[in-house]
Amino acid sequence: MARRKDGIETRDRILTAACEVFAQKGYHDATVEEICGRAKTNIAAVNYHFGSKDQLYAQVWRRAFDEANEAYPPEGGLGPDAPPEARLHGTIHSIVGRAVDPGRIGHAGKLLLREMVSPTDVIDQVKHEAVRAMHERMSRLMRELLGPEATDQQVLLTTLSVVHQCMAIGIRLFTGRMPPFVKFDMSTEQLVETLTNHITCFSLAGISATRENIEMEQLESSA
Amino acid sequence: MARRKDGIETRDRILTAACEVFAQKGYHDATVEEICGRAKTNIAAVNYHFGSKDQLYAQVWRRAFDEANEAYPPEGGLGPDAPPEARLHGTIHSIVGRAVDPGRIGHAGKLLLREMVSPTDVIDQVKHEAVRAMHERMSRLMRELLGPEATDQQVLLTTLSVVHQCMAIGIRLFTGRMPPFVKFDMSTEQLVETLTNHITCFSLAGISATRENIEMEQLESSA
Amino acid sequence: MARRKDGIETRDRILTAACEVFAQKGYHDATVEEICGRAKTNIAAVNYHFGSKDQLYAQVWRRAFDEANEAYPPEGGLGPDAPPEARLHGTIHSIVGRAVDPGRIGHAGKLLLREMVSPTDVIDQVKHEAVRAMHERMSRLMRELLGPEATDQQVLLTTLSVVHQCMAIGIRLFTGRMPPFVKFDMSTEQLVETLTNHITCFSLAGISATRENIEMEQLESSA
Amino acid sequence: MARRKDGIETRDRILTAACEVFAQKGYHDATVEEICGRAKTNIAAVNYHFGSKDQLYAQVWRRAFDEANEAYPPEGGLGPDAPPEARLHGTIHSIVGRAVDPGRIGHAGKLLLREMVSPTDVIDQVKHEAVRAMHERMSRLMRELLGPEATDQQVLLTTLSVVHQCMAIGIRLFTGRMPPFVKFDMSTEQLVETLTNHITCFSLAGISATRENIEMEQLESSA
DNA sequence: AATGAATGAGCCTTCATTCAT
DNA sequence: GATGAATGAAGGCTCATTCAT
Repeated sequence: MARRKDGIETRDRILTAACEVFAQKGYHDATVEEICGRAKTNIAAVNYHFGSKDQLYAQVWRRAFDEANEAYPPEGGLGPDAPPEARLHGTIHSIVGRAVDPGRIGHAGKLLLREMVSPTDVIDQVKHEAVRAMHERMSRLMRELLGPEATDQQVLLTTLSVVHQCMAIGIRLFTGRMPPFVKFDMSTEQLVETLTNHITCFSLAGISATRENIEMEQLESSA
Repeated sequence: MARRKDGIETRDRILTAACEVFAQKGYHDATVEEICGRAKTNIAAVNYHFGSKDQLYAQVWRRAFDEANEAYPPEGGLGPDAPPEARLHGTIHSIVGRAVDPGRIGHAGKLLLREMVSPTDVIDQVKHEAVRAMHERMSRLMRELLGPEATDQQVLLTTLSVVHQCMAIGIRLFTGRMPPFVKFDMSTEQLVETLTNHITCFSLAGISATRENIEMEQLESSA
Repeated sequence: MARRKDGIETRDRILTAACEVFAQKGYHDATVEEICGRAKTNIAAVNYHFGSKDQLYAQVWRRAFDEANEAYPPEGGLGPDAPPEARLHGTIHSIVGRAVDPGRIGHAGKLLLREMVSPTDVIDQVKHEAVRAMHERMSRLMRELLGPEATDQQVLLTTLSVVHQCMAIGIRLFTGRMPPFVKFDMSTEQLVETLTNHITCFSLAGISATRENIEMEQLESSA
Repeated sequence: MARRKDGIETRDRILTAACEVFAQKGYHDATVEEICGRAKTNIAAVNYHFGSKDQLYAQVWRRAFDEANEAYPPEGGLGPDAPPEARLHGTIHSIVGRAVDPGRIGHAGKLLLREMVSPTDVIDQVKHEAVRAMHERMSRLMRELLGPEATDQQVLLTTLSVVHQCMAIGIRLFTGRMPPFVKFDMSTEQLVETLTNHITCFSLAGISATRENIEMEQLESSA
């Protein structure tokens, strides 16, 4: 059944399968054969619809982030006028959600973390855009929370503290590759909630402490 | 020079080269050819000395962690009687150092993060031991810092917050694959110091906040 | 523009495009995709209209030679009563023209040379006819020029001398793949003229010399 | 038998097989599989010994021309002081020999003609050297024969007349792909001799006629 | 009548491993 | 003990062809 449909369908099945496989195994370990196997189509279909494995990967990225942006909008969908603490909560919720979500949405976080650990050079353009947007938004937020005296370096370190907590924790909890002595028993939604609350609480305190440090340095140097 | 010395030498050169390559490219992207190329020996040497790529990888893990334990002992080499805050600082210093160190030492952290993101199933045994030891030590420390009322889950989340901050930040800063708009200009030692101080300050505050939360929950539930 | 006119149009566009591509790249290097691309139609059209790449190639041959025969009639259109020297000039002009002509006409010579160098087995029938006709006409002409005593072998050799001079020179000058140090700067018409005159002059002398040889052999053997 | 020999042997068998196959089918139609089949070795051997199909092809060229130069030295091995007529005969003998020789030697001519008709861009360097050397030697010789008044263009045309006669005739007679009504019954040596004599006689006369033309033009323009 | 979609066979290449010395 | 040579399995890609509409 479902042969020679309208062409969009097969293309879509491939894209879906590719999202899963790339997220699960990374660019190199993912094989066109497995992707097409899951999409129930021929190996040549990848080249027919996307031109190459590389270009398929780029499309996967685009789609993963588009979907993630819809399901978990940056800063939780709050406007720029919302209080920064709320926007931090929203941001953390967004990043955690993208990493933990068991469906298609969850691929975005995994793809991103993979590229951070072992970049492929295959998608520089796409990746650069996605990362830069996120980075800029977070930096702005951090600067609000840290106060006007924070240096670029301090802003960066704090940003990294928050982002990497979210991504790494989220993914490890979800991939089920935590060491066997670590288990969570709850629904995905609850998990997202729990992680978001923990990281928000933890990070807000961390940010405050950093801010105090900054202000003390300020006093010292002006004394 | 020094032709085929004593057989241990070759084996050792391979191990050294393999550490670099595996840390840099990950298990699958690393090729036996490149490893032997850097070790200035024949491709067959890997199988001769180690039996297979898998077994070489396992040896690499063992050696990387042995060396890392020596150079950056867990908890900074402090005894169990040292105050927990100091031991936290020591632990963070240790993890960051293992990730950032540019020489052989740095491989341990990178290998570990890689396995977290994309596990290989090749070294379950070795990995399990290394991770379990670290995990247990940190959990104990966290429980001290969080107080006796902390649940296992809370201990785990806090542990993860600290560990992943260290590893992910460290590695990303070191691999030089940060987005181009992010740059640090300092020596490795300074970098380790800066990161350690930031993460320690950030985390101590985060832990305190978590502890307060726990105590408040305690009050509520006993009310 | 002009959507799917009448079906013959598409078939015709394919044929035209195929002539170009086959002449330019040879049977194997020519791809159905490029042909259909130039013909602004679908890949499936080739098989639909011609059955297969092979059969398309055969049609291309037929058409190329029909057109070439019209534009450059054998022996320059002279009747059998014209003096043989004039008919030789006509023949050379015809072969050179077929090879050098930049438009559709030029394909015939290129296709022919290609088949001589790397036969395809795809079009034995078609090719055989085209070649045999040309060969017979030239052999007759050569025999006239060489005299009645010429052996078959001598006739053949002289024929080959003339034919291959025309084809190979013409094509190499036109394909632009001459070594970079060789350049001609003139219009196609002038080029055809120049080549024809050179080859005619060169060949007439060659033929005369061969004839003299033959007559001397004759004398010797009858002595 | 003959497994795991000394490595040179297999490499050599591949090279030999590749010469045949490339000469017979051309670069694109030749498959690594067939080459290795004839060389009685594994497909991977090509990459092991030569790196790629391209590089193998380049080696084939080099070897074919080296061997050809030895077996049929340019200008027949005559020094620059020999009379130009003798050197022309030597040159023709050399080119014909390279084309007709049934053994390994014959590949050089076929490879060359193939590249003239459908260049590959794979071996620009190698090819350029081989062709340029031959071209320069012949041009010099032609200029001697045509006299000092000959223009570059006239020299070129005459060169092409001679070269292409040799190559195209030789190859077509040898490949056995002449139309079925054309047959020569003689040994290779005799064939080379027959062709050489015919082409030399034919060309010397052609050259003389061209020279006379040149001198007449000279007179006219100076009148 | 015509075409977008899909496919399978075949090609070149890579790579961990094994063989023979 | 060590290595150069060799291999088979697998991967990505191309391309003529076929299917279903």
